[in-house]
Amino acid sequence: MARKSTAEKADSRLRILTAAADLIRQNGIEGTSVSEIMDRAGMTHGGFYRHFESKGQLVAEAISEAFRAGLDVFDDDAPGTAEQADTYVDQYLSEEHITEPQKGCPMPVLSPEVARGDEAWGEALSKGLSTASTKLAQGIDDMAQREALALLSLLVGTISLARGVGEGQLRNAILKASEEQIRLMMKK
Amino acid sequence: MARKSTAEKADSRLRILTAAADLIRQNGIEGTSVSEIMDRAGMTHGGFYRHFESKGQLVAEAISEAFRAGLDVFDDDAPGTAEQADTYVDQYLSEEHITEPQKGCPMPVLSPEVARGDEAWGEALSKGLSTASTKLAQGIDDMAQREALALLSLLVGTISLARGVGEGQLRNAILKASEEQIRLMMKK
DNA sequence: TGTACATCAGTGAACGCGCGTTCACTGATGTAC
DNA sequence: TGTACATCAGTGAACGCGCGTTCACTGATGTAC
Repeated sequence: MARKSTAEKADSRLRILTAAADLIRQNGIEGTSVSEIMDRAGMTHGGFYRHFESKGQLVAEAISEAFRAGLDVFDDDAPGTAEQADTYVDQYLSEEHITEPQKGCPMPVLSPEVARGDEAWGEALSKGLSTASTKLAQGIDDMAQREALALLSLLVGTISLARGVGEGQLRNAILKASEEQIRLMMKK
Repeated sequence: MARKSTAEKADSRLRILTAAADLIRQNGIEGTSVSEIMDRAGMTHGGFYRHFESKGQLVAEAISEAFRAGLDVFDDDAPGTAEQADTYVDQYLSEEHITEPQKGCPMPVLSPEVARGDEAWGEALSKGLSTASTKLAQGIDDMAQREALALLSLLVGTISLARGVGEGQLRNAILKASEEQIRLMMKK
């Protein structure tokens, strides 16, 4: 195949990035191959290295991309509102979020692999978590950024466990328990 | 090598199991190979299948084994006490628990892989989580099992994120935030 | 604006490597008499 | 209790396979004049 235009190249890069962001949330980082990503992006695996230095570098960018998608309830350049914070939390604990990780928050799926991986991965995670806690703290009355971090820890742990135990009573109990606790934390 | 005695075989099996429990908590399930496990157990990889049907079956048992180790603060056949509950929570949020996952709770490391894996893995996780919440609810005054599930979700999310973001201010902030929140939940 | 040519996006075969699992083999253990 | 032999725990080579990465090649794109 012949050379593509500069605009087409930028488009290819974005397709690779979003394919990676989806696949690593669905199957994990180790569980996602470069070939699989390129396949979903509509190319063959050989062209990958025209866009990224390595799988590791792509993953770092894909984590940021996944956060961008996961935080789209909030405005980039305006403080978080109460309505946005409510929507974020509701979506976070929704059934859809449990069953479709590829569209959701990267933290519950990727944290363990990020902890063992490149430093750049940890930085991407840190940045996403900071943004999330800032927006939440802005949106919720009387909530300090520190409290927002506890709220996010609870959200992440809840989804992580709810997915891990599989469908059933225990999952429902976990969700109910967290919802109650979060109501306390948000209303004060 | 020649045949080993029945007692030696049981010993080998236990060595494989504990090696696996440690390694999967350290490097994840996909990140741990059968050879690596057998190596740590002091054998070569070929003998593995005299003890387990597959890597998947071993992992299911190793998850249970990891819970056994992670819940050793509690007595098997007595209700949890207040002191045990305090110790459990303190150890859970300790620096050692963050930096040495191979000795700690399997939930923050393994939940995402368990969610994508064999049903038997999810059952092992469910059983461990149920035990933990029961013991905690027994130990903490006025805490229902459901509240204990929220407490555990918070603990799991906190360690997961603290490990993921790496050393630094953000990690400290996460820990401080959760400690405060947990104090509220436990004291009422 | 038109031409000549260097650049390079994407292809697909190939690389070395480690994975989970299988298998022929060994010799001490367990058992039937 | 002693003997003959079947069992099987553990070894190490081998299996097919998919991984991340490299590379020679193609021809349209971008650029220098």
